[in-house]
Amino acid sequence: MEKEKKIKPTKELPAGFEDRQEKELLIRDFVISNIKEIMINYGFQYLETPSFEYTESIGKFLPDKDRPGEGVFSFKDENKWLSLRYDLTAPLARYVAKNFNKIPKPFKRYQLGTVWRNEKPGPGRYREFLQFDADYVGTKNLQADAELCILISEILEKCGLDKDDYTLKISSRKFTEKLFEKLNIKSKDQVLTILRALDKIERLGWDEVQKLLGKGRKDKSGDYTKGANLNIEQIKIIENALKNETPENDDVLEIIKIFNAYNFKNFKFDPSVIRGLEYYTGPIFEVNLNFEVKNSKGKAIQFGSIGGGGRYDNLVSNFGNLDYPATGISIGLDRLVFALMQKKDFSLKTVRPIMICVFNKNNTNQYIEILNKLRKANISSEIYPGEGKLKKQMEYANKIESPGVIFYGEDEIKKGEVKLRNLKTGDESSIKIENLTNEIKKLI
RNA sequence: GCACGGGUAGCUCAGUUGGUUAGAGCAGCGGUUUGUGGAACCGAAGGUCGACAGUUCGAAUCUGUCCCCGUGUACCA
Repeated sequence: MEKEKKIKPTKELPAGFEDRQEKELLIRDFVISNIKEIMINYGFQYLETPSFEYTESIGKFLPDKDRPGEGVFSFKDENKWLSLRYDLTAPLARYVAKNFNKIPKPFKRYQLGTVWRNEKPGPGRYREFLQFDADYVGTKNLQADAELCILISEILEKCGLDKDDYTLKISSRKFTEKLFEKLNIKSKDQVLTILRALDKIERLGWDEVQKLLGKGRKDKSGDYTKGANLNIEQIKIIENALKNETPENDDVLEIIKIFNAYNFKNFKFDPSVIRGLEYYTGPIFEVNLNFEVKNSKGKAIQFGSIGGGGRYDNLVSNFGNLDYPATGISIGLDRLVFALMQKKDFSLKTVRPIMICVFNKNNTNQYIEILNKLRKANISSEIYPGEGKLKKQMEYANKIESPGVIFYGEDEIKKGEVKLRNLKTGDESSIKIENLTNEIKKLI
């Protein structure tokens, strides 16, 4: 043994994984309880599936490699690859295929769960995050699609967003299909490149996207992206098609008709909505926030969409011969919470305990007596959990934002009363023990 | 993946053209009246300067490789 070094374990977290503190968690709880209420209201069933699936079940099996594709966290278990789920839709398809004879048809379910993506994290983008997902499986009725849009709006507004804080955009895969016909483009590669370029309009603007449709584009850092090599006439055709504010597609028109029946108005037809590449087959939806979101250093960041979805009519059929249509929508809850935290008029009250100071350990029994009284009255409370002088105890109480501390030292015990100090005002008063809980309730 | 910028104390950062004992603020610890917090004072402590290799009499500082973080970009079911 030559150089036996003391190895300190790192305190850093893997990239894209975050500790989450109380404020964020409370807002998250608030969001989740709103979601549950609305989902019940809309008649959805609640479902949970495991974090791990067989890699092949969630569509990540690459037959020519012995390792699953990047993008998922995987490990090999007894010769079979397992992966952490990367969304809740793939597990739903698996669930439906597995339980096909049990479930009602159509099947409406919602799910809340953590998903993992093994990719480069960015501002507001993590590798572990909470997703909400609602789907209709087994119906081609576009009322399902329409209801999903209405429902997602209702969720956002119930969580405190105003109508103009977000934009719900709808389009359809049929729009781009038609466009490619018009352009006479058949190469699959070129189609994909064009779709990817169009997907960036929101972020980069038309001028930059135009470069991506043509030769290519150099970004701020000097990195170069190859374009789709369209000619000027073709780009012009796309530009004109995108300007078309009135949808021509049957499915979008139908959905808008249904929106009208629901008296739902807060949506926009936007043909530049692309989302995913091969997965969707019909109408697609996306929700973007309209207010600025900042990172931890106060810098405004590109926030992207907080949710979206669409119709995917052949996902379930991958598991067998079932031809089974579906449509779904999902929200990235952590991102929504992150944004909500920055809405200036948004705050949730956190409950902090009343603290009983420790003067003398011999009086612990008396302290506990008071503590029990408070806790029985449902008042969050604690005996100072550390060791040390009063000053230190006060500093602690201040740090945890306790609304008040109780002094119950020798003098007070003798008199049968306690001293209650309001930590916001600094006021202090002597109170008979019988009146204590009432006095404290006034203070919190 | 590609491009650019960073890794110095628990945290935020300073560190001149390479020069010997690497600095500050905050936090923490100990005091300043052993019963009173929300930026009071004093003191001590705290670092293989991201890792490894190289150049040099001498490296936090220069070179190379790697790792990690940030931002943009690409990919993204």
